[in-house]
Amino acid sequence: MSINYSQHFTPTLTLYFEEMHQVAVSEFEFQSTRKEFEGDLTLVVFPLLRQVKVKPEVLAEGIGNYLVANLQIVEGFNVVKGFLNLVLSDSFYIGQFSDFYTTDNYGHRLVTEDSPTVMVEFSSPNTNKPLHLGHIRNNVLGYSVANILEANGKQVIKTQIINDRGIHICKSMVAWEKYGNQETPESSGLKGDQLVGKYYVRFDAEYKKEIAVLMAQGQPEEEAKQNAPLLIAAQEMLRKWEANDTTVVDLWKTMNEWVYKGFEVSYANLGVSFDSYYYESETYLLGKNIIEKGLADTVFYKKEDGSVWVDLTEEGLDEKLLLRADGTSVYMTQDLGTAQKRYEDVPALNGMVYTVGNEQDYHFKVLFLILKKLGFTWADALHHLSYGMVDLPSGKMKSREGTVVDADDLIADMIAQAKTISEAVGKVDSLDEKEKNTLFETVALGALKYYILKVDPKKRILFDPEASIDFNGNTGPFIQYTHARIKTLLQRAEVQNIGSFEALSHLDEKERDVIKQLGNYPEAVALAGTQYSPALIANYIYDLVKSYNTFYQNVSVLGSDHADQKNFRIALSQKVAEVIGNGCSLLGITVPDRM
RNA sequence: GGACGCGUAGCUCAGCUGGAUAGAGCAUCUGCCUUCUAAGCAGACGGUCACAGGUUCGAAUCCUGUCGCGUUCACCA
Repeated sequence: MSINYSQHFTPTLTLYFEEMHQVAVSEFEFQSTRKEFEGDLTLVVFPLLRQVKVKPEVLAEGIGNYLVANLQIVEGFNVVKGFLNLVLSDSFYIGQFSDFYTTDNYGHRLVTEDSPTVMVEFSSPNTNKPLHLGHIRNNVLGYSVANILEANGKQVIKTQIINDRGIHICKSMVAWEKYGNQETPESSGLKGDQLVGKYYVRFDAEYKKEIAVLMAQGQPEEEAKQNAPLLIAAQEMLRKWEANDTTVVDLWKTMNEWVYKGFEVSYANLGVSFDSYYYESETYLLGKNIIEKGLADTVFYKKEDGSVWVDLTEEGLDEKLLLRADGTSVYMTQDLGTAQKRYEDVPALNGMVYTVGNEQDYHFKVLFLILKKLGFTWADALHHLSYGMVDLPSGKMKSREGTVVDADDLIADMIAQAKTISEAVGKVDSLDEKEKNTLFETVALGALKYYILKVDPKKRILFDPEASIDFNGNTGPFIQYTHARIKTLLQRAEVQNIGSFEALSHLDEKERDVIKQLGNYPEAVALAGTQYSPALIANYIYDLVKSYNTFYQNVSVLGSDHADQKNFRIALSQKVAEVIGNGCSLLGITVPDRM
């Protein structure tokens, strides 16, 4: 359901009920008529029977007659049980299309300085390992939601919180000092994040060896794990870092810089970007003032050992620790502080979206609840964009078992695949080397992103590397292909006087279908804006592409004899291309003009 | 054990606030390229919507229970 039918029908229908039945009715349920029946639009009369006590067929018949007599756009009707199928005039659809056609960025809302501001957090990596497949889902989702919010008329700030501190970072640092021989990204030729990741893995390997040695000497496993010299070194380094030790802090800064440079390359490859950054090294001490406030307001309480807790048992949750006995903060404390800081940094902020995996559903539930209990009015505008895990056919991704799919590797593989397939099809021969490479990249990323985004975020995805780069069916490349085809077609078309279709008297069924699908698009944007679902956009675009392909295959666009008909079809193609382009850009997918 | 999420065709997924005979793609078959890109189109095959109750004119959709899978309930992040 699509085109805003109710604005055309509601006034007349309301009038009908006033005149004929003396009741006030303002809500009507429409749906597109199923293919098997004649008509374009169906009014479901069952819900109306509560107001008017007659048989459904009788009521439908009465409404049908009234509409034909009083609404020009209704040409005829038929009644099947409680369904009133209306046949709408071609002029209605032509008028509808003229509206779409003359509206730039159809379906999008304007963003001005007065528009509400929303912060979207995504990616949020650790600085000790490269991005993996899970991050790709996160990035692609977060970025897409940011775009969709913007299309819905919001000012969007894309941000991330980088986990750049803690014992795990120190592990990489210790390993690099001990085994690294002063290796740098330049000297090794490795991307910075890959280099640091390598030492994180190395730490784990060496640590395990040390444990084995200690156990061989007779220590129990638990003890050995704590006594291994490497771990002690890492803990020592963390203490020094917290004490602001210059050498340690310098090394930390250097290695983090490597990682950030590496991430930037990955982000560029993925086609995502950020407007601001938060670093945990700067936020991990925040939130203590909130604890004070919460204690003062008796929202929190202190245990005998000095630790601070919140009791959420009334809300059906547990008790939650907010501050350790030694006064140091925990994850929750930081997140409370960071949320508050963001509202201080951007006073005009109207909401935040956290793109974080669903294993943290509970955490965010608690976080939002605490903020509400503390009386922050903005706490109602926080949203956790929760998404399911990405599984491989072999099972879960586990970094320790080396079954993680590295983001950079995956993208490279996809590009290679795109190249193989494209060359096999043999359509790229006319392009030069540079154009070809751009195309392979565009297609590979389109395939990857679409494959991930078309699935409901909250569902887990089974990622089959073989099947992911499918070029047929409901896939990114299929959509890109259609766009490219329209573009080359338009290049050959000679257009005159587009925008005036008044002399058009007849639309064929396939043209209507395309117009109806175009009408779906803004609804997808609006719905997705409230529910944060790029999957909806993806599926609407796919429907549009499908119906356009049918139209394209069965109707000759250039060869129509009627000048008006020809111009109309060219205009239709232009609009479809524009909507595909707009829709794909919401998903972060680029559409090529040629392929 | 408590909480949350998921369960739709052989496979991967749609199905919006309940509406007509539950839809796509992949896979398998059948047609269609001298004419604008066949990475396409048309058609066939394929379903007890996990199961059982309930709500009502009407349930894949809402409610309850059961089963299966997953996540989570850390002084980790």
